[in-house]
Amino acid sequence: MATTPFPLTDTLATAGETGTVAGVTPAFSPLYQQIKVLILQSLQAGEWKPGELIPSEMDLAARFRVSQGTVRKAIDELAAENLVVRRQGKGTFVATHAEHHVQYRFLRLMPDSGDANSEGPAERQIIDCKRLRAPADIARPLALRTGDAVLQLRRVLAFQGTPTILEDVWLPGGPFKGMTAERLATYRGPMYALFETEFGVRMVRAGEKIRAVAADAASAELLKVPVGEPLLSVERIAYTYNDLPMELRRGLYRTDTHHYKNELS
Amino acid sequence: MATTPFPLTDTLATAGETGTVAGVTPAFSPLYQQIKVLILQSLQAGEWKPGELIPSEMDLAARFRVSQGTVRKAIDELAAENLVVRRQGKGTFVATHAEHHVQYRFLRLMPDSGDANSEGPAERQIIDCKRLRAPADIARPLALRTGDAVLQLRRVLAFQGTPTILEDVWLPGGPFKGMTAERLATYRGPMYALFETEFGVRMVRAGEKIRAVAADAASAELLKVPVGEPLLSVERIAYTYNDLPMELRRGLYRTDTHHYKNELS
DNA sequence: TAGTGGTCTAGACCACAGG
DNA sequence: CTGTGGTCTAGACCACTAC
Repeated sequence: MATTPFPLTDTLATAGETGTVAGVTPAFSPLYQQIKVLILQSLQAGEWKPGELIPSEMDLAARFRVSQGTVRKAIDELAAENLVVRRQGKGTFVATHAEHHVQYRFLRLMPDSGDANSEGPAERQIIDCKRLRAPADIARPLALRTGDAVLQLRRVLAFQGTPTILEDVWLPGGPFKGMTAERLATYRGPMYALFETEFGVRMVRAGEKIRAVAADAASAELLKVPVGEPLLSVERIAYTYNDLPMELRRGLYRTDTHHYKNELS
Repeated sequence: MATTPFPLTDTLATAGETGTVAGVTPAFSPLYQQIKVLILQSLQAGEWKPGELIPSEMDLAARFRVSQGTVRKAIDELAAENLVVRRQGKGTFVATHAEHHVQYRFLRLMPDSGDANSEGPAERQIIDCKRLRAPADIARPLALRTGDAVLQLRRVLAFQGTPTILEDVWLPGGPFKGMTAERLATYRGPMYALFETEFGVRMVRAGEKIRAVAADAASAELLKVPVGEPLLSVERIAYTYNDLPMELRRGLYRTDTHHYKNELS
């Protein structure tokens, strides 16, 4: 199929001429990148839901009228970004936070001995959950305007009886309309899985800023440490598709029995 | 060239039969993985030095008697691991820490405003540099025996006049024979670049464990903070080829004007 | 103009999963 | 047995760099 030399050139964004006539940016992108964007749009539009099987490489190649190898390269990049998961013999699936193999995909806190799975699931306790108008320092990172409605959640995670993480979570009121403390408390599984299934919001990547701070009175009581105890302060902004921020999270981690693990390359 | 159907099968590790006769592990690896290992061995053996050009994909394909596409896939993975750098129109180069584009490839500490380049180079001050016999807690992470010779270095990094990082570095005595405080003090550029050029040791990846701790008297004085001030404790183990640990580094970071930045996906 | 990496195609075969 | 992703090949052409 597709005997034309440049199958998509007139269907998709052609991008500047070869000679870069006068364009500021070349604005050229290879075919497989354009295919990647198309698949991304289908993911974003919910054509295939988290956990579901997407069409085979051959089907997608036919749909976009390119060769299977070109689709393959597009999917390779999506898989590298953890947006889809390939399973040989089965197909390619939309990634999800609901796989119980890795319960907290973005949590880098590890017990000092053993791995994340060796200590069992965290005990979760919701301290507070309320709706409020976003102050400036909350609105900004969420790309909202000051005063917009946001949902604030405070909770404690304990491992083997020891409270270890105290975190505040802020969510934009719009996409998370209908969220309640009840729903959060009764849900088994990662918070991000609930976001997917109940609100159609998929967290795709995140950035964290880490600092060392001293425990204040409130934090100290909840984490059962002395006031002034050094704690790891972890501010996370999580993004959906299109780099849209969808969650702000400020966590305090005890690092007496756990540590934040990071791999560099 | 290479009209045989399985060019490398009898030259390289054939790996178990298709049926997985009785092997515990399949021990099968695709051709491009075997090529990758061969290129890796050449890198490790120093056939091409850091910063140098490696043979073209066509040359390597001829050398290993495989197609260009297979070599390409091997190099793709090496590039993804930051072991080599591809430059279109020029060739593929061995990665190095000496490129002044990124002065500290493994340092994740960023100024709160602006990027890493906006504050200029760090001012370095060597506090101490001595040879000693490794205690158990130093020998272990470096895969040495207790009592083996190691080199210990203590230094302070300051940004715009503010001392921000205090770190102790331990290096195995063998590979770093001849290292002196003088050499370290006079060298311009990243420490890892010196390791490459003077000792032929290339740091390829690293792992970090991060904690929050309180400044003790000695640290407080060197970093000019009050005793008890919360500091980020960053323990890094850096590895050469073959996952061989070659450096242990324990750093204390001030996080009042800087933060540790991490990207999750 | 020559050589390099980058893209795209088409077709073959292998490994794996499931009916 | 079929269909999926995974590997490998061969050849074409494009984009960039340097001489």
